[in-house]
Amino acid sequence: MPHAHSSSAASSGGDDLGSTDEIKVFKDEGDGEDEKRSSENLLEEKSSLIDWTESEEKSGEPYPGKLSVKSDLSPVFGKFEPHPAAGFNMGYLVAPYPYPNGGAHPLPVAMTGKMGLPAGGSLSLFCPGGDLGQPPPAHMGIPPPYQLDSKLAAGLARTPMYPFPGGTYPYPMLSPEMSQVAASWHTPSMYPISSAASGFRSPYPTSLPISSSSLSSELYRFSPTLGGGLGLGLGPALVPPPPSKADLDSHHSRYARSLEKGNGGTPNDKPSESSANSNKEQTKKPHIKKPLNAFMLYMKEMRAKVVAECTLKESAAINQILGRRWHSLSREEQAKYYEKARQERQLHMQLYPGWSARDNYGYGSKKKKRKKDRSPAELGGNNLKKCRARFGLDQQNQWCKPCRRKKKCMRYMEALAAAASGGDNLPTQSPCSEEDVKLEEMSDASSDEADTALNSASSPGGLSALSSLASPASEPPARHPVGTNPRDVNNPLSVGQLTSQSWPRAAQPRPTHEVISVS
DNA sequence: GATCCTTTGAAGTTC
DNA sequence: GAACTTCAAAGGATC
Repeated sequence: MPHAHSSSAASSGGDDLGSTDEIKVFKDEGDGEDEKRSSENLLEEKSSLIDWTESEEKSGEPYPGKLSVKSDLSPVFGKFEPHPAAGFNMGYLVAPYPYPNGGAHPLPVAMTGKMGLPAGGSLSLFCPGGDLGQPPPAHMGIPPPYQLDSKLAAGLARTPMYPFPGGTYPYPMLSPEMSQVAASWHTPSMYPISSAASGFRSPYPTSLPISSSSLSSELYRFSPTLGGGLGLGLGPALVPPPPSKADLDSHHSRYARSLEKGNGGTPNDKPSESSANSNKEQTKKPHIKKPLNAFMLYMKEMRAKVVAECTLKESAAINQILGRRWHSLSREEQAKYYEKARQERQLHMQLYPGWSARDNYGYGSKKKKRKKDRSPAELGGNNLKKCRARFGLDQQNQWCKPCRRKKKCMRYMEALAAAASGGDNLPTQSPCSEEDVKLEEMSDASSDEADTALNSASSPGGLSALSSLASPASEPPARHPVGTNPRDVNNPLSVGQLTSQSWPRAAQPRPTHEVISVS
């Protein structure tokens, strides 16, 4: 718990408070003990805040043991500058990741055993990183805090935080001035909320006189102002590393391009009735992109690293690797990204109260038109039933993984594919490092145990962990991106060639040349 | 130039 | 409420 952390930091010299970031906070609070203590302390802290807020408003006294938040409101743009109120801020914002079972989950146990297995054979590695040697995730199967059942979450510190109904700010006890301060707590030092927007009632954030050179690249993510000169405000900047100029320019130009298509309207403009029918006009609408989810943030951060390690550039292959690595992250590490994503969403909501993901549906006209699944009625057959209907609720261990994960039913899709073409469905695997290969082997070998273990779980991390590794039997891709097509022996970027061990299916012919160097 | 590929997660729509 | 769809990032491949 941040505040607990800050307290201890303060008592131990407090140096690290100045460099407090979410990672630190989360990592420090990883154990259940801390979480328990944190929850208690948070409640305590919150009552203290209320007490202090009330008394401070009368007397002007600073919050005991803390720096005066009021007196240090200097806005900081473009960098993650530790705020004196960081501890307090984080105490409210960054509650420990409330894993109701303290992180213990049967799957990781099983997987741990697998992880201990020696890697089979030597590898020609193009990813020397070895950053996946850590223990398997203890969080798999545990949903992010905002997805927890309210009963489970009851009493946990995060519970009262959000959602903020109607976009109202969750500090009703604070004066308007303090609400503004509190807003800065939520978006550490990065997103000054204008007075007009302090209550998040303002339809658009106020334009701020900030030079682009001082802005984090992430500020451009939702920023029509900076991109298109529409004068509409700032976007989030939640991924700390300060951008290089090239990065900045890249983001700037990207959003500029996005908005150059615009017609000069406000980012909150909804497509009018008349324009809805015109793709051309629709693409001219200013495009406010969706806030990034946790995995997207992770990908954005880690992509360059994987690219460097693996000498792969093809995003589909990189994403497969990142997907596996994502599941190998510790819960604290994932929690960091969930928290960032939550902040992104929150800020996005603040900046564009009227925006809805629906607004972006169909953006870019006819793109993303995918093959429609043929209806079961079209193909018929009992084997086309989805697992739920096929096996019933009491036999969930028979369900395919996607069904347990509430995605498309794999068996259903397999049946569809078989009915449609009868072709085999090879997965597109592209392990990169030895650890990636291990992860793959682990997931394969432990799938049965994991399946059982996962029956009682329902988290984006847990179920998807294996389902994402499973063969994408649904709809064999019509083509394989470079580096991912296991059949493409001529593909220099095929990971099958890059890592001879990574050839996952014995039935498939292996490339005649085992390893080639790609540089 | 538009779309696909590939991943996870959020949020939308459909039934 | 379950199931399904779309979009967010990325950049090479493909049409």
